[in-house]
Amino acid sequence: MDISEVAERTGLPPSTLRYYEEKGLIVSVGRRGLHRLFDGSVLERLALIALGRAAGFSLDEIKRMFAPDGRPRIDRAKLAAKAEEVDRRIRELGALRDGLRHAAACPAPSHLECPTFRRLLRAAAHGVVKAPRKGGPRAVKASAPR
Amino acid sequence: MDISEVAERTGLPPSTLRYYEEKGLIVSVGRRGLHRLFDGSVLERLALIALGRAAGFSLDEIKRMFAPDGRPRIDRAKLAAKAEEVDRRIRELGALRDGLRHAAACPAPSHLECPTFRRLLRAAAHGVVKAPRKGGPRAVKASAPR
DNA sequence: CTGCAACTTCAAGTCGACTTGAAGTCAAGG
DNA sequence: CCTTGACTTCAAGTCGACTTGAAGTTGCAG
Repeated sequence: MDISEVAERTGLPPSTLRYYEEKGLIVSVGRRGLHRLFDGSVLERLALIALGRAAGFSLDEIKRMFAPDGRPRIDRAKLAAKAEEVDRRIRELGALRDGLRHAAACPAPSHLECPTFRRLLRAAAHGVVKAPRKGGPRAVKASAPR
Repeated sequence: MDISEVAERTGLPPSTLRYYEEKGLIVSVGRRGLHRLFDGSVLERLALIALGRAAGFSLDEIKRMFAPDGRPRIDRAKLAAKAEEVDRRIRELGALRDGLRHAAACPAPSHLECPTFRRLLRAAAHGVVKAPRKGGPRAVKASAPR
């Protein structure tokens, strides 16, 4: 498989694949001339990477989840911890969604006069606005699948 | 109130407050010498901004939610749309959490041999569960809305 | 009146995950 | 053989929300 086939089958642009290789997240099995060659296993690897990203791991963290030989060494405790983290996030977002819905439907003339909105406001003001960089789900620019 | 008092009462560093003023998100009521002076209303304004950030709006979007006179003009349709967006994300994260939990508890010798994990992997590969977007919703203290 | 912590401005730097552009190489179809 | 378009490398740019640093000013305790 050349890079464009991998790109096509994963929806990732070639630039991302080169970037991932440069970072050591994937490996090419060789070259045909200058052109990289990949084998099928890279697809599974990329699926694992996609999963890690979805779970909120950084590329560096994901990299550490692969043994030097390329086999995934996924720590069950780490998965459980991430599941808990995701669960906490779900509950936060649930509160946020409910607040937004109420505010959207609220009949008060101004949101500032709506008690529910004011409560939401207070929660936000005191809410933990932690840097997304730290422990939380990572931000990623959503690139359109091709 | 000088900038450090606002900083103290909101938990935001002075640099952020200056940045917000520069962006036109907040206004100072005057100066004492060079030093900015704020009045109490800035606290409510900053709470609104915090809420907007928590809901996943960008600073530019938030800015547009204030009328030139400073009063919030919150678009109910926009709130409802954001609520839907948050809700969708919640459902994605729910699937992710369940998958992670299963994988953490799965007795298969390797995750790659676990059917549930493989299913999760496929979902991630096809973008069913996506990595959180840049500027996505931030954490807010969860509390039961009423 | 003096010292200095705390403020000020402005430019530039940071962070992660990529993308883009320039310039060069090359495999394969005609 | 020649063209061409897909590949290559490497450096630099992008995005958002700030932070940091340098250099200068100032309110106020002592």
